[in-house]
Amino acid sequence: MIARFDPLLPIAEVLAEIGRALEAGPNLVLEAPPGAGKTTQVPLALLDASWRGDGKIILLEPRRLAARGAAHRLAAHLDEAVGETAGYRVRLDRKIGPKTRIECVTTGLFLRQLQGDPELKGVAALIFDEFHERSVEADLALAFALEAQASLRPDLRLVVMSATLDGAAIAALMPTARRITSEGRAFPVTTHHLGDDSATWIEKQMAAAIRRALADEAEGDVLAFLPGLGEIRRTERELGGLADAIVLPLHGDLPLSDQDRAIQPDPQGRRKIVLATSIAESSLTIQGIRIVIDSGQRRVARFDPATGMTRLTTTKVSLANADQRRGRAGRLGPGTCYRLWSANSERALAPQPAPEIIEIDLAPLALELAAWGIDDPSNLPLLDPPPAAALAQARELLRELGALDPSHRITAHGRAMAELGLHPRLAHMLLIAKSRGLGALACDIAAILTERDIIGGPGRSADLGERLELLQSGGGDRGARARIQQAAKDWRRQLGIAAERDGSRSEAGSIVALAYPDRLAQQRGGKGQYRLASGRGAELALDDPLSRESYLAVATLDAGQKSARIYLAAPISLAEIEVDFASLITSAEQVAWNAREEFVEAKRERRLLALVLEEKPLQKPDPDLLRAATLDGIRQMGLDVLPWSNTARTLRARVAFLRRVLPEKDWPDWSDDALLASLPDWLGPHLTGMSRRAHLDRLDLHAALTDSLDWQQRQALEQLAPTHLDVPSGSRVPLDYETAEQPVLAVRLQEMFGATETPRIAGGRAPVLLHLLSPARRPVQVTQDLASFWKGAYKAVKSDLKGQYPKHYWPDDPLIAEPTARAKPRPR
DNA sequence: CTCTCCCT
Repeated sequence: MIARFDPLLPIAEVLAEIGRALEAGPNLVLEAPPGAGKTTQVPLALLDASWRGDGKIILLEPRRLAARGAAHRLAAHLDEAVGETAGYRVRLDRKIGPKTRIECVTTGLFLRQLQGDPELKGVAALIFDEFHERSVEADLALAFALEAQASLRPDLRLVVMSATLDGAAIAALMPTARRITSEGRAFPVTTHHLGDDSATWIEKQMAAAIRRALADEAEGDVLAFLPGLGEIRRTERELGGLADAIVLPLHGDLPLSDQDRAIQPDPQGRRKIVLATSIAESSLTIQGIRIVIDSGQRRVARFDPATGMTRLTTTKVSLANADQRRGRAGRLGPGTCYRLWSANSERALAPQPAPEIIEIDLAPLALELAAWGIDDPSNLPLLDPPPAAALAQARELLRELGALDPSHRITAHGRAMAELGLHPRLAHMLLIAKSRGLGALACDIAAILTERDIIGGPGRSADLGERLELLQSGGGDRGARARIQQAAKDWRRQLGIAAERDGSRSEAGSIVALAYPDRLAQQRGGKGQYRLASGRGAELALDDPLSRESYLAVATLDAGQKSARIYLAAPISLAEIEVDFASLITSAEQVAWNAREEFVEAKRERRLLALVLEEKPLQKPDPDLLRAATLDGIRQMGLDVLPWSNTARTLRARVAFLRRVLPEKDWPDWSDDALLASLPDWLGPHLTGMSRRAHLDRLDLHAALTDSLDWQQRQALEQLAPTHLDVPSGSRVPLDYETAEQPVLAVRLQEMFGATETPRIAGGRAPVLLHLLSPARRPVQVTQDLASFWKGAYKAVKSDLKGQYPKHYWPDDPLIAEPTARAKPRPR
């Protein structure tokens, strides 16, 4: 027989102090490492407290296994059967009797109880075990309990127990709480750091470490922690056959019989190497372990508000995780732990894992808040507030499901959802399906989606229909099937559905889509490639039979970098989509530039969010939309696509010149950027009837730009920046505004005889740059000061020209000479 | 190179 209180347990030293603290005040924080004995000894100590009266003590556990286990250990200490003084309640299973005063309850189930009875009638104390795990449920349950205590139940005792905890942070939530610390009890574990090696695959490192451990340690089984299934399989392959040892994988997807094989000692007495995910960190205890090898990695689910999907990522463990893993080697006696990292890089590890509330889908939390009547979670005593973006996303979803009204208040539908106790999307699915006479089918589907997969192993199809058939035929994994059937039965009972099946596999798609309308998927491009209604891409595994289907209702997927991977889905027909989602389907004229074929495509589209269900070409599109689309095309292709004539180019240069020299006048900005920005204003009116790239060749850009100037500007332009200048010879010589900063007048020297000064434009503001040419139009001189040229350089130039063009007229005094466009002036 | 774990 076990003693009710075990004086050898470390917690024994502080039990009296715990008793006194709870006499003095209602709240207590107890920090005690594993092995202290807190899970059994603390509830038993409270049983004897005078303040308890006949009230119950509720011990909150994160897992069903832990709740049942605690009840069994408590009953053993009381020398009773489970269900007498100590009992448990988990979903689908309870052992509680009229005498029960200590109830071991999963936190999730307790939240349902609390929402229904915030006063907690008949409850004297709540004990939060393993609070350091920081599940959303425990965070919320404590927050709600503190509120209930403050407003309704000042006498309610709250005890927060944790292996490692930031005592100061929790003290802020529970300002009056006493803090008590206890020692733990464990055998010493020798730690070897094997160093950082990012160049070698983790599987190779792990295999090498396992071989080394088997060689170094003469006895004891090995527990190796890896992030996931893939790493476990590859490490297994890497190890090959080991003499006298067996390798056993252990992960959550394994049938229970295989899990048991990994947990029990080998019947043939061989050494055992268990390759495990973090399932072996706290949920399962494996017998015979003396050696732990830790990869230092773990896989976590992160919710991405941008996609509304969850993504699995591999991250480094926290120090608390690593220590918890190491502790698994010190259960039987002194142990050994190998860490696949260095003592140095260990200092960079986070002390604790991120609390769940930071990283996961907050739709369930948002519904709990609404059911509790809370709009703003910042008023709640939470250690970490829910991230605003994820919470907003969650509330938007709940609004779409009809669980919240626009001011975030819970609706009757929302209340019914919350009471069902499953993810809000699935709760909504059950309620709506029931109203359509398909409630039983929906219960089966919800159970398939929430429980372990009935089909195991690689190469399984994503088809939900196969699972539905296995449920009925009695195939697939027995343990998984039993749980699925149990869960479905429980929901049918809650919903008052008598039938076991009321719909067929072919109706599964339209049921699933009730929960995940944003995951309706339409096939596109290659086989197995889909577009989701949310706009993201998704794909099936190669050769999945489902990839024949044009439309899928997707239930579970993993958001990858580019494309999400579909894990469970059911086919749905276009006709079903049309009927079920009529309110989400929009029909709109779509007039848009088709960049590939360079024309305006006008069509009528029927869409469901990002999916185009049907499209028809439009015979007479709205001319305004047509013009806007053409403008959009020009914007995409750039200004160079337009037919720039010389006159149009010159016009832009003339205006740019005036903008430069007369900044006080409002000459328009006709730079590329500005013209692109004002495209609708100056080009829009000229685009009538133009809907493809080839049509643009008909444009007169000179006219379009000129039209955008007012009458006065047009007059001023001709005066201030003329296209041509009259020179003394009588010729009209073109001005070049484009090649240089200043306008260039290229003219034969002889035509300028008689001109004393450089010609000026822009109202005299700017002299032109003279390019004086030979009779054969070879450049002779560049000047901006004609007067100085005549006086100075002309003399030398003249003699040169005379040599080359002896028959031409080269007067000594150019100022009084007669200008000419010919070799010599006409004789008078 | 095919999904971490848990719960109502």
